[in-house]
Amino acid sequence: MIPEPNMITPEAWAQAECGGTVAVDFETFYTATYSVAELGLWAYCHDPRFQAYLAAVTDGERTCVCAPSKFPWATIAGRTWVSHHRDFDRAVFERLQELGTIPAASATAATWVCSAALCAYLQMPRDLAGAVKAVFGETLDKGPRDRAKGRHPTEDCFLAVEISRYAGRDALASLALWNHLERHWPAHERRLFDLTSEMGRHGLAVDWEYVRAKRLELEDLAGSIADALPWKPATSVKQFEAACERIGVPAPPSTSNADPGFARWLKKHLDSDAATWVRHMQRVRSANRTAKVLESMEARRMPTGRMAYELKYFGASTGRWSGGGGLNLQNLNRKTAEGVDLRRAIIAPPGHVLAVADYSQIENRVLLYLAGDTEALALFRDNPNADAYEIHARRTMGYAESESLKAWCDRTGSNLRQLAKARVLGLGFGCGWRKFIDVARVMAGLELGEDESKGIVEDFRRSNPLVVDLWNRLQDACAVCDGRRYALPLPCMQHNPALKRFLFYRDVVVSKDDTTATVAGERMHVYGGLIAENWTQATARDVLASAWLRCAQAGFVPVLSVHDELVFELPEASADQDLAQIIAIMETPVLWAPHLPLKVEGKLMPFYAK
DNA sequence: GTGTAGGGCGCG
DNA sequence: AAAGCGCGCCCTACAC
Repeated sequence: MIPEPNMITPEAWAQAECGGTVAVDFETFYTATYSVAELGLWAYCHDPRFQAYLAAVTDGERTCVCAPSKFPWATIAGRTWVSHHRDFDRAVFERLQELGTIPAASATAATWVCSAALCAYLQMPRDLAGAVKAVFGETLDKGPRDRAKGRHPTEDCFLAVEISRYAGRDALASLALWNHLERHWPAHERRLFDLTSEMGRHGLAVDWEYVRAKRLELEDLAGSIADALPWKPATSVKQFEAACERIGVPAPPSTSNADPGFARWLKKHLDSDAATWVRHMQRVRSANRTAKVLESMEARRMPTGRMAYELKYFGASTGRWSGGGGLNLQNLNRKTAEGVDLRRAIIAPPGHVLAVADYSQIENRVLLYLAGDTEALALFRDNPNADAYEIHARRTMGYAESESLKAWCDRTGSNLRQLAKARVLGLGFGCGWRKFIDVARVMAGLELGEDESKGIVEDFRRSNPLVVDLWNRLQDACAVCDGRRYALPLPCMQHNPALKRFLFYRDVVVSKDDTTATVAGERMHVYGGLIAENWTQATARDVLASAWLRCAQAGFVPVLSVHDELVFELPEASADQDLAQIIAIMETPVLWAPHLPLKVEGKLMPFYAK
């Protein structure tokens, strides 16, 4: 399917007539310490070490691979360009124009599209070789690129020839993928991809003094705590276990603060040196992590004072965006850690405030919607300010007081609301009693015994038959696809069947008491609760995506998006009205789920916070 | 030195 | 009957 490249010189390319879409692929110098992962796209391309040594361009018939300065860019101006990881190639191209390597006026694409984002949307492997394998069944050798790492092929003829063929072949593969699959990528998803890129390129305003001061503080702190430990490196579990052995204390099953086994161990050995050591280790790890995030932010500082970042379109198989480019802005600590509030580093630019608008309990609402629990949804709709846990308690736990659940619990000392919270957050997707003991502890601070947990799980399933039906329906629908692919359409397809928006479970294998399938290239166990969770997450993603598009349409372009929230920079003068408008847009029911009640909470703040 | 697996720490 | 899920990055340990 992918032909061997018909390689021609830049001179021959300039002579030939060609039309249609062209693929563009740059090869650049990188090492372990100088890479996109280390610096992000912007800083990588603006580093003194930046060097783009090859450009590969193909229209499918002819392929030209040469130094970027040698290619006749004007011949492809105004056409559609495609790259596999467009944002990388576009960043390189624009930097080369800035540097004068490519004449600035000579060329721009009419549109520049991305075959990697397209593959991700169709839930195929994002990497070029993986996608080619999945779509065409062909194997691309990744060897030449690996051998090129850390070397300048311009100074190595043999390598240069090898890399040229490789670059030409990659460009052809990108073009082939694009041409083959392009019609399955809807226009509004392309727009979301573009909005994502623009958002990251625009970046965020950052309080750089705070970032620097806190990074130094944390580095000092981590260093001094580490010095108090009698081994190096301070966070070595192996060393810790050896030290435990020396003082005759059994090592914990885990040294993770979040691990239930660790909590049990700590209780037993509270007064030992080992307990002190392990808490030191945890503090060092936490401080190091936070310091690294701050360092990563500093590396992405642009001369404008803003920080560029990347968010990966369709990074999760459900369609959610994920972090990427070496700095993940979707997992910044919510709370202060070791005296540092990471979110506080992201600020509103002068004359502006940050607006953070997030959907309230979106996944819970979507689950009830998918399960067809119209009664519960009506309660959400008719009581827009109600507490989701209270609605659950009234619906399924027999709570019938006229006063709010929270007030009632505060007055009577009941833990009913905590229990409702644990049930809502933990039991909607098939969690069993064993796991629920941990889930209830982490999510609601409840300490449950075995029988108690069993009782709650049973009671939840008995009193939420529609949710359990949903699991079973999905499990059955998947099992029917034994030996082939299970394609679960998302609700937006009901409104527009032309959209190819499915969750795919490939190569389903049903055995006596087990179902497995391939998701995102990996074999995994599949069960009703899992499919329900995936379906819910994907649908909630589509709700946010719809809101994002409609906000942008109205002139409100977010500067950040985190799963169920959009963040905007609003001019101080109009912030109140703007936020009200944003909330109204986000709460407007989506076309394909008019009876899904949506609730948004919005806040105006001088800096980012939850 | 480079690549990778697993544990750990963060988020929705 | 049983099964929370979805991510990314850093660090250590270890194979090559």
